[in-house]
Amino acid sequence: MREARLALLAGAPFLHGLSPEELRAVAGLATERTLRARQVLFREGDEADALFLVLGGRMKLTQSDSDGREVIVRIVGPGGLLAAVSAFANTTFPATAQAVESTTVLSWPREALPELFRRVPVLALNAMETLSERMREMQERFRELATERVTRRIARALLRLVREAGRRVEDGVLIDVALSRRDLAELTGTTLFTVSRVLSEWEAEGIVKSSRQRVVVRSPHALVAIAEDLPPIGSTRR
Amino acid sequence: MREARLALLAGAPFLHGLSPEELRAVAGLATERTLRARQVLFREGDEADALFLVLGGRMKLTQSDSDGREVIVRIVGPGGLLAAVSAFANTTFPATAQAVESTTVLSWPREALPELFRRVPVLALNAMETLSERMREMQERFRELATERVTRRIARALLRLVREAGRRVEDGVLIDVALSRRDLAELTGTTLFTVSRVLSEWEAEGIVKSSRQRVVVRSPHALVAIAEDLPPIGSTRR
DNA sequence: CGTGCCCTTGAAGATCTTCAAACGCAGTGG
DNA sequence: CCACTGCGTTTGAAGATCTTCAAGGGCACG
Repeated sequence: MREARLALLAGAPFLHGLSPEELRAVAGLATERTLRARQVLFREGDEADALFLVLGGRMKLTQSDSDGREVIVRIVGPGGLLAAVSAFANTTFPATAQAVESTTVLSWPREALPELFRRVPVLALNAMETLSERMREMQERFRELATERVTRRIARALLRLVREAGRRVEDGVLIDVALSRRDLAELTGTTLFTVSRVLSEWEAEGIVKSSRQRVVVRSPHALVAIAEDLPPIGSTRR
Repeated sequence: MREARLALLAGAPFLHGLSPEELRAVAGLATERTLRARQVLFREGDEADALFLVLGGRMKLTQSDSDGREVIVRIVGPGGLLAAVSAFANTTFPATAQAVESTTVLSWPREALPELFRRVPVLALNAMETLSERMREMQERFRELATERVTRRIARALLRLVREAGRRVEDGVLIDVALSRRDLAELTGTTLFTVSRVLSEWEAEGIVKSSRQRVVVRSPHALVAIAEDLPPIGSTRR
């Protein structure tokens, strides 16, 4: 069990390149915590006092504006870092972190980080790589939101989810996170109604099969065609 | 001249906290380059082989999708870092950097960075802080784009520009960068037509005064009211 | 077996884009 | 000096896309 755990940790990009001893030491400084589904780990605006690593389950990071409209900034699964920003800047959390399902996280208090980075410098590098990667993804989604139609954005979001949380099942790839239509809308910058309509349409075409908080992608290929605007056959031009 | 230059460098967040000797040494490893207006420094997808610091002038970072629609990811003025991502990750530039006006940049080749960070560790910290700050801004703009109407987004963009490139003039604050309606549209995720209409309307209300590639904000207060949706007087509710 | 949440679908309409046409200023070349 | 040309801008009109609101269905869970 303890060994399985170490293997899990070694798989996290943040802890990549650490020796088993280092791994044990770093893990030893962390606190483990399990959240129930829908439980909140931290809120946007709170003092960023810790760095988190997801061990199992999924967290969603959301921002909301003054009117209460929410946006999902990111969904983080096993091995993912949460609040990487707190590792380097002395600020507040830029988003709210909520468990989508039962989720276990490790946390390192902010004060412990400098010492940690001093003893295991590669950790700082790993965290920065994560941050860079994330920046890239955020920019990409920003561009999508600015230039693309809803349909394409939903296709892309599903493809990303397939990549990050896909599980092969009988009739396609199941997105193995319980996401409501509303969640998908908040991921893509639209409304739950539009998501519902688009999914219904795709269901009729045999591209996906969806039910309550569940989507199975039957034909990823078709989604790619929509995302990239490769007209499948007889599609109306832009 | 050389002294003025050092003072300029010391003002850049990236070089904050360095002693004059360190400053000289770090600057000594950099190459200076001046770009004409509209000249391209690097392109999205090129190998990220250097880190840049803007000394004078302004660069705009853009992404474009497969159809050629462009988005302005960021505008960087004096003291700002460019391609901070290349400092830590071994990848390609995530955006294209083009000079808005005549612009001077310092550049450090990627290979020189590890040595640089070893000798002056605070540089790495500074770069990360910049990256964190940027991440925060990007997330904020993402949320805006997802949840807010065009009018508000334009108001916010102008306010940001006032903060970053504002210069007091007789009748208000001039945004001291030559930005076309198209540029403003690409900053806010809309079309140049909509930007033009909104500016015309605001001009009629005395909030701004705009001409060719030029905007003077006469009443920042009114823009804040629009951005925050504090109904000024008799506004139609959302 | 009810109750609540999530989802679907329709209809109406707001917002924003698209396209077309024309203006005006700046710089160029005659 | 002036006309020419190009680019950035303005404005109108038409219409696509997406949101909003309302109503109802269905599945899961207590």
